[in-house]
Amino acid sequence: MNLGAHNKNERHLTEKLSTSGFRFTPQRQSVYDVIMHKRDHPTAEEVFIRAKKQMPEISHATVYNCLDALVKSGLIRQVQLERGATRFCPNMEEHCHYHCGACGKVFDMALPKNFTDMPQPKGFKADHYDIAVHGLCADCAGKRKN
Amino acid sequence: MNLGAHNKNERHLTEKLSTSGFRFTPQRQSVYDVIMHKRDHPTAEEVFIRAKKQMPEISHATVYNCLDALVKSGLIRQVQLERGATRFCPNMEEHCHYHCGACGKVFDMALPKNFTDMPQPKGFKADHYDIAVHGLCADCAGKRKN
DNA sequence: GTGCCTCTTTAGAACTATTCTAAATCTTGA
DNA sequence: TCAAGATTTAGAATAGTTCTAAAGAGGCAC
Ligand SMILES: [Mn+2]
Ligand SMILES: [Mn+2]
Ligand SMILES: [Zn+2]
Ligand SMILES: [Zn+2]
Repeated sequence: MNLGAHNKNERHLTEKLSTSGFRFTPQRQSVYDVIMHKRDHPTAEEVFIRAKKQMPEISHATVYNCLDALVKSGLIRQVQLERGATRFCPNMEEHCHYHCGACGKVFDMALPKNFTDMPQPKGFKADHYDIAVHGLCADCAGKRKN
Repeated sequence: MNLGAHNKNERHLTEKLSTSGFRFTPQRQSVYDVIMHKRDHPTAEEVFIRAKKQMPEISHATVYNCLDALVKSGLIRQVQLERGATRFCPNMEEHCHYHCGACGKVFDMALPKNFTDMPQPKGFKADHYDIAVHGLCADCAGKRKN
């Protein structure tokens, strides 16, 4: 394991948290780590399960609080792809989500430049974009045909 | 009130329902009507409240069932803009949603042609796009500054 | 270092949105 | 006319999230 990279991540976490008025805590570190480690799109419940492995005493409410702090600090993104549990995304680049309705998998795809230049309601002050494509992933599309 | 238009809507409803394997029912009509009438983005609960005015005996579960049937028949769209209740949209044109995080208002904007030509994961079979822009509407952006 | 204020965590209760269940009712079509 | 299946209903159950109150920890003034 690369200790340099580890320290760099921790500095980044501490900085981003504190500029948003949050303190560094081991729980926030832990939640951040599990999301950054397996770069998928887990629900709060999945984050809770993973975080418990490193920190068995962590509570449900804390996971929600930490996720909220991380989102507000611009360290992770919140995505609402469908009815039900919110998911969290470690990728802070501009990207869109391809969501397979059969297996639930989520794929990140970078967006073309100027993609978000679109007509706006007069005076609207845009903060962020959520672009999702729903359908079937290659595997599931194959299975359906047979 | 224009009876011609009313009958046309009802024919459209019946046709779309039946091609998806659903029957026409007064409850489905009622739910469809309240969504088409005030062309906003209500939650299931709001639809329930409005539908009760015309049909006081309608139940909660039926509103959910009807909304589901209408979505599956391609008569309305389901949109998940944030954590919490799902909203429903009467506009079946390709459009995106501008969502004000302060007052909750939702604005439809038509999408430019070819907007949805974007890089795809290999083999992905896209069904539909959900494009949302989160921020502040003109009114709320004004209030914040003052 | 001590005290004080605020932030954070915790367990569990509460709440909100949605789905499920089982019985009654309605529709369709043999 | 009757059986089979679809639909509606009230209320129970479930899932996901937020709230609450008490305990713990960190930072700062003195
Ligand atoms: Mn992502
Ligand atoms: Mn809309
Ligand atoms: Zn799939
Ligand atoms: Zn607003």
